[in-house]
Amino acid sequence: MKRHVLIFGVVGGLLIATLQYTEYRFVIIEHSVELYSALVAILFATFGIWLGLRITRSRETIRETVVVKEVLVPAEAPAPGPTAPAPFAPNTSRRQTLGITARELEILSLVARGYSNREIATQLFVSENTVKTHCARAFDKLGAARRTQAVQRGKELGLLP
Amino acid sequence: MKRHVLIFGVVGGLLIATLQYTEYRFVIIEHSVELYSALVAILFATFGIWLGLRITRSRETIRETVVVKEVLVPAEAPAPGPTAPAPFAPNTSRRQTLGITARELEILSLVARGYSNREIATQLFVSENTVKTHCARAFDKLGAARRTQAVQRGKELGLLP
DNA sequence: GTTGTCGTCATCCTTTCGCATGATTTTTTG
DNA sequence: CAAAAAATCATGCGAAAGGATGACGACAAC
Repeated sequence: MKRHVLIFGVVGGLLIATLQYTEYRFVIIEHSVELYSALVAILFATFGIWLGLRITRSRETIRETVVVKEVLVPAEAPAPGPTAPAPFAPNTSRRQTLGITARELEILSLVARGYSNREIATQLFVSENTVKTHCARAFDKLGAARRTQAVQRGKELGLLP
Repeated sequence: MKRHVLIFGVVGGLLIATLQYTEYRFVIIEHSVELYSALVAILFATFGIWLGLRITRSRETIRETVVVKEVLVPAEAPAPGPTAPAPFAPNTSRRQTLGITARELEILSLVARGYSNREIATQLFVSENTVKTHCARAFDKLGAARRTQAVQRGKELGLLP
């Protein structure tokens, strides 16, 4: 990475030189303009690098803080819904709010277990197209574009274990 | 590396083209020197930021690994209750037993959140092909054929929240 | 009886995934 | 430093998934 900066500097210098050369071919402007432009370029390049470093550094700090926090706090679950912790029950109300049918949720749970559409079709004795249709509708109601996203949403909403 | 220089060359070419363009307008408009300088400044600042991001990118992964190592939380916990967000304790020992690298797990966690390969690539500033490669390796190590299956396995093994 | 919902199935088409393979570069480690 | 490991990128292909749309039968509700 040190080489990055080095090459950047060299190429930047060459670029500026070329810049000035072309500037010279267009003999219209005064000398101060070239110098001014080069200075501006260097200044902003330096500033850009500094800013880039600055940005990523703060991001690192944030990430680390988050991780540590997650480690130290064992149960910060918002726990939506007044439901018992042990089994898995509270799907129906939220499911119906979203208009997701029982069949769709059934397919969704199989999707969450990692089955392909074909496997699900075989397992439920229906055609693959039917599975696709159920999936599409469930995805639409969940606002998901992919099955992984649908699974994630389903878990967030307490529809899936 | 070669690519960096290439990109820089392209940017340089664009810069010079812009230079000539502004040069042309300079004959007509008096105040185009400022415009020209501003363009140079923006370009170099952008490049600098990009470079800064690229340089410090690797540090994040390292830091994450270190933090993860300090965690001592044991098992996976099938997560009782509705939305039971486990305190995210990435099991490093199990991860290393399977030979899954930190980067692969990072990609896997984004997969679990429902992102597409392209989205992941954009987020991590890498190409989609790279994401695919990481995915393929992680899937292989997890014995998964699909990404949903990989996510399921990852959660079972306590690698994912 | 008409209406509406649900489950089922299909076809066409596009996008995304997954897999294999090879290569280069960067980072870590001995 | 040299070797090993990890990360990166590319390409090509076949399979899977997803979107759009239309259709049909069962069944309950109005």
